[in-house]
Amino acid sequence: MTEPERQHVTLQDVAHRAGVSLATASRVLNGTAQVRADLREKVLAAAGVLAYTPNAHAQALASSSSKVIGVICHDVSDPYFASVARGVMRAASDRDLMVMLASTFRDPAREIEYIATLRAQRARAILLIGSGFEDRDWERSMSAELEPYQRAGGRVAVVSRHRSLKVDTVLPQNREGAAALAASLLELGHRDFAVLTGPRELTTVADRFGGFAAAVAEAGLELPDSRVVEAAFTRDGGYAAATELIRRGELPTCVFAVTDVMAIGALAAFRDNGVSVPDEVSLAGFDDIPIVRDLTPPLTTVALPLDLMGERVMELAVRDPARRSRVERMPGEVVLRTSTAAPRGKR
Amino acid sequence: MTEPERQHVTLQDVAHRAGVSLATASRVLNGTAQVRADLREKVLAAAGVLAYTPNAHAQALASSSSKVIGVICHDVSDPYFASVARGVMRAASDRDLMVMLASTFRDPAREIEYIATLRAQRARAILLIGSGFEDRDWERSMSAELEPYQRAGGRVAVVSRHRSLKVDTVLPQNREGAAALAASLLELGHRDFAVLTGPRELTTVADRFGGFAAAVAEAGLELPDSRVVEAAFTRDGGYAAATELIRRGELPTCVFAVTDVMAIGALAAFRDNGVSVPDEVSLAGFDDIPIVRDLTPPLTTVALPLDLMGERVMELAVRDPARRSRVERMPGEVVLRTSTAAPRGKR
DNA sequence: GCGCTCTCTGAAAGCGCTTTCTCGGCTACT
DNA sequence: AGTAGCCGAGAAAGCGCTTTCAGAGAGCGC
Repeated sequence: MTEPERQHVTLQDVAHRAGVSLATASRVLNGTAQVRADLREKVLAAAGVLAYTPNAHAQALASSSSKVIGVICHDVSDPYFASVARGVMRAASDRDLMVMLASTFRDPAREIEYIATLRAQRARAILLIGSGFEDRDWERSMSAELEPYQRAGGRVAVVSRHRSLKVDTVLPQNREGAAALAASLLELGHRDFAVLTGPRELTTVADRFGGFAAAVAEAGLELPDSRVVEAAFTRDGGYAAATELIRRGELPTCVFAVTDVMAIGALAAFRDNGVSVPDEVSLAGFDDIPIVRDLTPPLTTVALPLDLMGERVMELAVRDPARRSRVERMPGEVVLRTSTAAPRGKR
Repeated sequence: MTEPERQHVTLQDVAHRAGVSLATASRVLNGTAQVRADLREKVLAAAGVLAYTPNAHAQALASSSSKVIGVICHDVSDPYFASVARGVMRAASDRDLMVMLASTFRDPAREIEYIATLRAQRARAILLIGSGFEDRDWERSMSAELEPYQRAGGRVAVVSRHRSLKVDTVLPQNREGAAALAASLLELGHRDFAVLTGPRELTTVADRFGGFAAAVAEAGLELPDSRVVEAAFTRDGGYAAATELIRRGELPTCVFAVTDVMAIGALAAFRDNGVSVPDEVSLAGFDDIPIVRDLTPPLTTVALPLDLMGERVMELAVRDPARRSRVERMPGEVVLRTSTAAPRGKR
């Protein structure tokens, strides 16, 4: 006969040991109401001796409220999400909340599934920190999950543009940032650009590409299709895109990768192909993830306050709901580093 | 008068709408038992129409089991943890489990606190993926939280050596890896080393430093105190340590940073001080986080299967408990890249 | 000294689900 | 035809907590 699995210590046990009622024990432990000092002591002592931990599920059920915040991203190991998640976790820690993090691995189905699970957990809020998709079906099923959740009092907040999701939003100024970057690059003397993009359905990609292209067009320049390469939204995607660009021959003087992560891949591709950055081609990214200043050469990019964005989206989610959805814009700041230089001819 | 906050849809509602009992509805939704086909249909239909989502707390309470796995790390934005966490999340996703991620920001108090919270959540397992401390007090309070949890059926698994925590462990071969690295470096011809370490109380630091120092000693060489610099376990710590080393004058021919993250900082410090790697000094790290192959020069390091470690620790935690704690060793493989070269004199 | 607030405590009713336990209605035997 | 044996459905008892709702004292004014 094996030793019986010792059960969890319950409030009941504590109350009994302290010689008080359940209600009193609960009140002491939560500080919900005044309790005579001697009883207080007894309860606290009993809880201590028994190493009591309240059952969060029972609490959640009885009080219909929980301390968990759900966060959905594409991949924690992507530095962009890691930084934003960091900000979220810091904010959560300050408010005594727990974060349930889900990685979708870029599978929309999994995203929907996770929302359902978070809904089941009665998470206090759900934070979507990945880019939105411009895709009707996806939007529909997304709303289908999110709406009942919100109607029941759940809060939703997002980072990046999620068309048709009427929720509080932390909105990086992707379009403006990309345009500002283009302006800086034009000022450096560049006239011939290429863009390495991710999937166009991602709003982030669309906005950054759009902003950049518009600024270039405004300067009276062309950005022919041959100068635009679409690839996966990853380091390897960036590598592949840059390689493709090289294969097409006749490099531009300046390449813009829509994210730093892709730029890192591009930089590697250029190095592997003996293309010197910035001597032969200038390279710029977007996000300013921590690592890019340590690359050789350090990467020119548009800095976004990633940590802060995480904190803010958390704040929006816990702040009492507004009548209309709020939008908090996050400006991107162009940071010129040495991965960009004046084009060869100009020097 | 504002519209009444619509309540959550409950199983009761579904059962009622389908004209069946609570029990039957539960059985249909969980597939726990045979239910007549027509009733099945009705229940499913009702659940669909009402957009029913079970209350996970109620489920957890009634069935005393939950689907959440708690993961505690120091900082999600550290690529090492991000990679391990990625593995954990993939494994969790395969098993239909949710991950609750907590960042301690290297504050031991917060670590203890998080364990308590996870205990309250009746998490199915708690995974500690940060290095352990060699510190009596810490160990004591850690055990104090973990033991009641385990007695009550909770599972605990860790990555890295946690002295005195008798739990399932995924153990990177830090000592052996560091020794192997030293051997490779010796073979390259180096005889004069320096080590950039993190806090010595961290078992990971102790093991890596110990392994490296032992291998160097075995070769009959000295590693004087002046060649050992301790700093924070971060990129900036690495930068500071390398700067200090330079300040001391007379560089060694080869520097070992106990983690890649510190090595990245060191590389930046060398660059900023005009010290060429590997021409003037060779530099090696440990972990093989994804980014290091994209540095200039690519970093020599000891590769650990980070993703896999995450998956494995998860597996250990969900596998039925063994009588004795299991230890799964993870070999580190020396990867020589161009941040190391034969010392100047030898060429 | 009596009634009247005021506090503080305990009893008990849920919160939404799972899971026995029961029992009605069948089929399958003898 | 009678009865043992099954299968599937419903009633009901919790799971561990919070929170109303009364009630018991204690303190107070008259």
